Amino acid sequence: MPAVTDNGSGPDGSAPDGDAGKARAVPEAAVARLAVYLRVLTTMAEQGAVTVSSEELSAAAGVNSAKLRKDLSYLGSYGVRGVGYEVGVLTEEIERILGLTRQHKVAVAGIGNLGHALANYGGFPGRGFPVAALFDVDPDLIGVPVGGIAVSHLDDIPAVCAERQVSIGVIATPPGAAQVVCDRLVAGGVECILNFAPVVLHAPEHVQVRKVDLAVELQMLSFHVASRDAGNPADGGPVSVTSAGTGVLSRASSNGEVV
Amino acid sequence: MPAVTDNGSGPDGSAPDGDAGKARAVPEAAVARLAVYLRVLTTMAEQGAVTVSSEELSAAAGVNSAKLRKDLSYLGSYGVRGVGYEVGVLTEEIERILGLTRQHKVAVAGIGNLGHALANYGGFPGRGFPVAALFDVDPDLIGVPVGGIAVSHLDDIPAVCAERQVSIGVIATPPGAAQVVCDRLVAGGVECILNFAPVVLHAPEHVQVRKVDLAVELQMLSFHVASRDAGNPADGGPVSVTSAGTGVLSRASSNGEVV
DNA sequence: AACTGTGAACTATTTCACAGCC
DNA sequence: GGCTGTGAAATAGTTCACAGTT
Repeated sequence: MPAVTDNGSGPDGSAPDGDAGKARAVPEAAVARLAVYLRVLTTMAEQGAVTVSSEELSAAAGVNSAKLRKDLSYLGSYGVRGVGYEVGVLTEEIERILGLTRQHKVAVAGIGNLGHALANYGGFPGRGFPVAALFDVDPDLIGVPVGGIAVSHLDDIPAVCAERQVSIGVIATPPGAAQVVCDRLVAGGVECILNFAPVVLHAPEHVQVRKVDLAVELQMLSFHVASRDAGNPADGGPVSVTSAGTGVLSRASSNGEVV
Repeated sequence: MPAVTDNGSGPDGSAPDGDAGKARAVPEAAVARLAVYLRVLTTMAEQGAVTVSSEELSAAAGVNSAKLRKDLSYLGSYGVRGVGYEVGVLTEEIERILGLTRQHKVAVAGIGNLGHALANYGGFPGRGFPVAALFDVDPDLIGVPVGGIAVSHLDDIPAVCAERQVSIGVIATPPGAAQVVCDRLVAGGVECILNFAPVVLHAPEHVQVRKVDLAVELQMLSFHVASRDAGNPADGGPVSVTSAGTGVLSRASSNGEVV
């Protein structure tokens, strides 16, 4: 029962989800895009936009307008026919559906290059994801503040996470340590895990696991180059322009670099 | 015509791809998984495995066996009925289809926290992706070697990339600089781009663009937590356990941390 | 006249289930 | 008997195209 497995909705394709209330089930693919729309909307709001049409917003988000409208329709009807969407309203609705109205404390395990970068990032995407705990095994690091938070030992993950009410665990350890760290995060009560380690994690079903894998990304790019060079003139078939559906870090350091 | 847009195969759904030769068109989703199988196979080979069944391999990769077999069938028929797959053969075939038989030189633009981590990583996933150039705007960084390679100025991207035959550009700059950097990478002849900056990039169609977005990942996790807490008892509907389909960094630093 | 919301058609992806081979 | 390869069925996701609203 690995959580990483894409076991759809389980064996039963049932669950007619008689959702009486608001939003109907939002497809996974749409959720990823909603996060992108949110970012675009924020930018637009900063530039003083009050309303947007599906055409404008979709262009800025790099999707087609029908898809955008369909995605937004999962939230309910917040647009005005003949006019468009109110930037403020849409922003709020997306934040609501994405659960951004509450804080999600983040713990980062593995303070190597990447972990360090994440820790220094101090406070993920536009508030809402404060880094609350850091973990490593290196004795030289324990107790040292990184990005304002003292590093604790990996052994203390369960206790510290429970105490600080961490809800998201980020694994940036080497592959060998990832599963143990995962288990401890789960023991500490985290609700979801973002895994940067190149291993398939096994976690209980109630824990959401997502992974970010640089090797996979590069190899997918390699595949596209290869399939263009190879046989068929155009790589055009089922495979072409892609988007990982995942995004990136958001603020600049003193040097103006990401993370 | 933004390359990041998931504009399928373009307006024409045609291209019956009369692939005479080997592999039939490999679906995008399968490509991502092939990279994972490859990693698992490598691990198994190290442990002395000579053959694997679809059951074993799929379990280790966190997918179901039917999916694995279907994925492998895109490569051709390299299994033996009643027996399984030869680890060595399968490894080679996957490497071939992913285009890992040739080197892909990588350039990293934006030597901030993340860029630094990537540069130090020195040589991405199991050879095949050597870092050949680094770029930044910071005068204090220009000329300084990071992970063995001197940092060049962003202005020199086209020249340096062309000269060093870079085929993959990694963007780790702040969002504001990303599009310019992208344009320069394209001018320098890179064939694909991995974008860590939280912006929608516009690139010519022949350039593959993939993005990795931490904000999106976190917000997707947030969504799942929210939808569990909220209305419906189980989050079960169409949305449940997920995998970004992307993976991670691969080697450990002296401290044993990823990247 | 401009623009949203959405059923219906289409395409992609996953899963089933079983024929065929060792 | 165990296991692969794959059509066919089921499910998920995208795009069309147009009715409905302001």
